[in-house]
Amino acid sequence: MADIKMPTRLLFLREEELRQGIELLYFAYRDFTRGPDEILSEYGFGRAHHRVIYFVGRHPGMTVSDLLGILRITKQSLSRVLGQLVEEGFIIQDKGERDRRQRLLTLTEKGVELERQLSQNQRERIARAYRNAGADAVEGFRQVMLGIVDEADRARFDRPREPGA
Amino acid sequence: MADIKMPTRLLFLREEELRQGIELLYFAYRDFTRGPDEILSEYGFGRAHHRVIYFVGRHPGMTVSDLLGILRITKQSLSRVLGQLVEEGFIIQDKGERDRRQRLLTLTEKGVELERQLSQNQRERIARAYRNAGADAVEGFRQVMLGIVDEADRARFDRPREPGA
DNA sequence: TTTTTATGTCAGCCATGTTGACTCATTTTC
DNA sequence: GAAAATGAGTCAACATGGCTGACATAAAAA
Repeated sequence: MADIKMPTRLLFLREEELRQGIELLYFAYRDFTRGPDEILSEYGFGRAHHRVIYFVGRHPGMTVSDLLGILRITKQSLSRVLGQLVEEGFIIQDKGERDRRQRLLTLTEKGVELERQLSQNQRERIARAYRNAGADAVEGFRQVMLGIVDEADRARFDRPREPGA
Repeated sequence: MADIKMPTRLLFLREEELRQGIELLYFAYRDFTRGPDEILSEYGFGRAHHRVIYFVGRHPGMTVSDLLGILRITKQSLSRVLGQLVEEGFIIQDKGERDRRQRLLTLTEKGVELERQLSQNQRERIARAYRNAGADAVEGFRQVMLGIVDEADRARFDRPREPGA
């Protein structure tokens, strides 16, 4: 449908624009993860541990299924890293009250501290990019990124409300 | 510096905004890579092969060093996947004319076809997101993403010029 | 001529994904 | 109340793709 009477130079621009989009995602992600990776290696942890710590910090009391749904990995893969994090005292598991089969996950103080250390690096990087680009650009960024995310997960990004507002 | 007389609710909004930024990157990247991953597995390839095919397609005749610089992995890691791609006829290596130590990398026809198949999925995803968000949003997306990328690599995203313009 | 550079190679390690099979406790359904 | 479904965990084996270290070769640069 895009090739109905479109001059070659416009096709070229479009192709180039889309490829730059692909590469922005690749380079941004590559650079975005390097900071935390370095910190993690001091603890003998990897990126998988970071993801677990991040999302448990973000959703205290979440279940193992919730976490599996976000990470989209198998429970066997998760269990390895989660087990280590529990073992080493970064996360605690409590039986659910409503459903006692569930294991509700929460960061310990130690876990909270590591989480902050890890995400601080990323928050700073994002903050700098937002500040330099300006509010309108940030809104555009949000919209495009939301469009790239699978429809099923977009609801996670509903507008935040002020606490008590 | 951000904590000079800033009301709690604004701090909360800022924190929430930054965390959403972190998560947009995580979810977008996760979903962006799944399509190609499925195609690749039919060939017995992985994401690493995709990256090599992509960048060689993007920069025909690039050297091994160039590629290592982009991927930021060791030559031993690269050699595994690159070797397979050469072996199976997706990439050819030619000695450099100016410097005969170099191996200049180019996609074969077969390689070009696989590259298109792989990136088509991603181009479509980006195109849809761009279309739905609109031109201004795309510009904002570009600016923010560029701010996230390490300064050293931003020059890769200089504005494209029309061929022959 | 010596040194440096671009590339390749062998060997082994680690992190993190996968599948498949099975257990256990608890909740839900009939 | 018995049977089925669900949430979670475990063991074993395997694949991918990072890593380090040591060494080899050809060509360019000093």
